Amino acid sequence: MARPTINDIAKALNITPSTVSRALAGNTRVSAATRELINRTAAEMGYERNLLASSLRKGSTDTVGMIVPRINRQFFSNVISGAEAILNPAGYNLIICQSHERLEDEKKAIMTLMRNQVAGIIISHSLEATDSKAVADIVKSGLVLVQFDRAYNGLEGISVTNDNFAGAYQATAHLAKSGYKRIGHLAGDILSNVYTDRMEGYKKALQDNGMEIDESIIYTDSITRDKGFYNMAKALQAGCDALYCAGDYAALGVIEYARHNNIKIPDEFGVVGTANENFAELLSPALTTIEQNAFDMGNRAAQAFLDQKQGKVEGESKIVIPMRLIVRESSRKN
Amino acid sequence: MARPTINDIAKALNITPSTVSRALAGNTRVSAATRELINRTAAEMGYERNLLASSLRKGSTDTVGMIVPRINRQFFSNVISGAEAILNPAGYNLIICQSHERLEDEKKAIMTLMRNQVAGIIISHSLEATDSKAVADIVKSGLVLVQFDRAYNGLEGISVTNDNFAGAYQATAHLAKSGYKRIGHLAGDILSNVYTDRMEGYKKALQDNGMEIDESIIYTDSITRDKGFYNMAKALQAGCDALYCAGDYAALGVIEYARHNNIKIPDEFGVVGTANENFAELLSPALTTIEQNAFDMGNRAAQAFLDQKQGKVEGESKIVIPMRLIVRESSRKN
DNA sequence: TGCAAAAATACAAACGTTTGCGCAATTTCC
DNA sequence: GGAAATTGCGCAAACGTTTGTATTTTTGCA
Repeated sequence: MARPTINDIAKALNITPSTVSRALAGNTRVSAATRELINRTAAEMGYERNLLASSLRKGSTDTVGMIVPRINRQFFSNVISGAEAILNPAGYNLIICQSHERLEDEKKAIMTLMRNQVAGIIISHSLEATDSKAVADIVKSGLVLVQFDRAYNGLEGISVTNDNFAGAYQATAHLAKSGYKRIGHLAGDILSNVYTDRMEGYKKALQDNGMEIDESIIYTDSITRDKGFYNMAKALQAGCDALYCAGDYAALGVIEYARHNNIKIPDEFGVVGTANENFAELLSPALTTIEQNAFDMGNRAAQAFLDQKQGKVEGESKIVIPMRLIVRESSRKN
Repeated sequence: MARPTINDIAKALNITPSTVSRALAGNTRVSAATRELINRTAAEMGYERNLLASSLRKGSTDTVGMIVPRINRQFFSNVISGAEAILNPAGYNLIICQSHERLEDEKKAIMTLMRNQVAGIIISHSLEATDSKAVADIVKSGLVLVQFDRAYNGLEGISVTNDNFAGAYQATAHLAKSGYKRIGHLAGDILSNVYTDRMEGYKKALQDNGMEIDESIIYTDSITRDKGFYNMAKALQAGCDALYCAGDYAALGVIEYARHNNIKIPDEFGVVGTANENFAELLSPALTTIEQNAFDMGNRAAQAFLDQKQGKVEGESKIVIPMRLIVRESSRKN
């Protein structure tokens, strides 16, 4: 027999499928004796519950969908691990989709997950995504929605984000206190809450340290290695002696440019990144950066899902996680 | 209405669900006119097919399960992306599970996937996994099985692995040709085909280059950063002037030990890693390593699934992918 | 106009579970 | 000892699709 069903078990024991179903669910309306018997024969026959049928009948699944831009980013894969660590013990499992930073793929992923009747969706938006219609549909159809890292405002459900403002503030203030005089900023996409918050934190820190904000040394859309390399050249021409980078990859580009052009980091130039990618500590000089606790964020997002599922939280709610500055060589001016 | 079904559409148009079903499937047995009408109203009502019901009825799903030890390893997340790139266009989607290198979790993942009635399972075994019983059950219950990277022999289905033997051979031969005289080996778990193959390649290269195999400078279970650091000390005591490492993390440990102890790489000591992790090129000195084309491996594994699904391949079959040596500073003795 | 063939749609069962209800048989209680 | 409560299980419908077969409608042609 390919895959035994409860009907097969029922026939074998000359009882009805309903009793088998109840027994397997541990229902006490079935006597302990028959329950034991049923469980034993189920095991013998190699029975595995068909979750499709079960979920269809019950009208709900134990699967939650997670949509991330890319899973091969340290940050996202750690968030996933963090979420799994909460969800699996709670009896849920995760199906993961990538949006590849494309709006269309994000929408497709949402559709796929909804068609698969997931219990909820945990999402970090693609950078391309600017309209929240598709995401609003999630909520409208009764699904639990949790947004993390990159989140829209005004949507029902919980969002879990880093305190990007405070993180960037710390990073920039640290550069200022270390004695750098003209601090530029390699920013990200200004449509994303993540990067606007970091820029605001950067600006506030400048002001609080008696420096003026100079828009000409703020380079937007600059979170890749190439852009970091490229804009480092510009920043130097503009007289900068430090850069706060909204991403570690950009900071990597900065360090590489400095190396190629024999600019001494940290003595002549200071640089701080964001994210604490796994290579940050391995660079020479090691990169000062702000840690976003990805695993913790995954934990929180998963917990937020569970809380909403149990009706503990309603409406819009925001969780903000602090970021931690890790000081390494790249900003230690002596 | 929460989620419209084909029955709702049928009622609205005063036709039967079966016609609706066929129309949505594009069946020409329903007239073009009504097909168009049905599609339009379905869109208007925001209908989404319930895949649970559909799969239950059809007896098959469009989901394939993938089990990896850890998704936050560059290698595995790239394999996943590679598999997705083939599977999604083919109408399948992927559900990903982590085994955390634990046999128990691997078994659990297999169960979960089977209960979810996936069409097939693509797996790379956890290091702890040594018995193939659970995996054999996959095949027994009629599922398509594809193993990649870490694969068992003797199982029906396709396996896709790197040519670890040839890769390690190249790496070791390169060290020998570069003038290093006593080349040790940081090996991995000797129960895994991956690491035994690499060790064999290492040994063969030594022989072919007129060096003798000295088991005392082969350090097994040594693929972490810490172990690399630790065993580098031992290798130095044993008079080695080079190490071929079965993993980049171990090589990283080696480089760090050298840096801390003022040993010049590559002049005094040569090191080659395996995997080309993203940090490999960023180290100082940049790490010579063997690239395992993860994305390609994902492609092949996915294609192997499709081929089996279509009955193009039967029985046991093996695909071996060549590895490419990337020479960087860490082995360039002058 | 009539009739067979073809086209379009309807009917009903099935996929494997779960679950409200019903009905005996057994136990409990006063 | 008899009514009431409890226990243990069966019956049958339902979840939303799909699909083989039956039925109705349309078409083509003589």
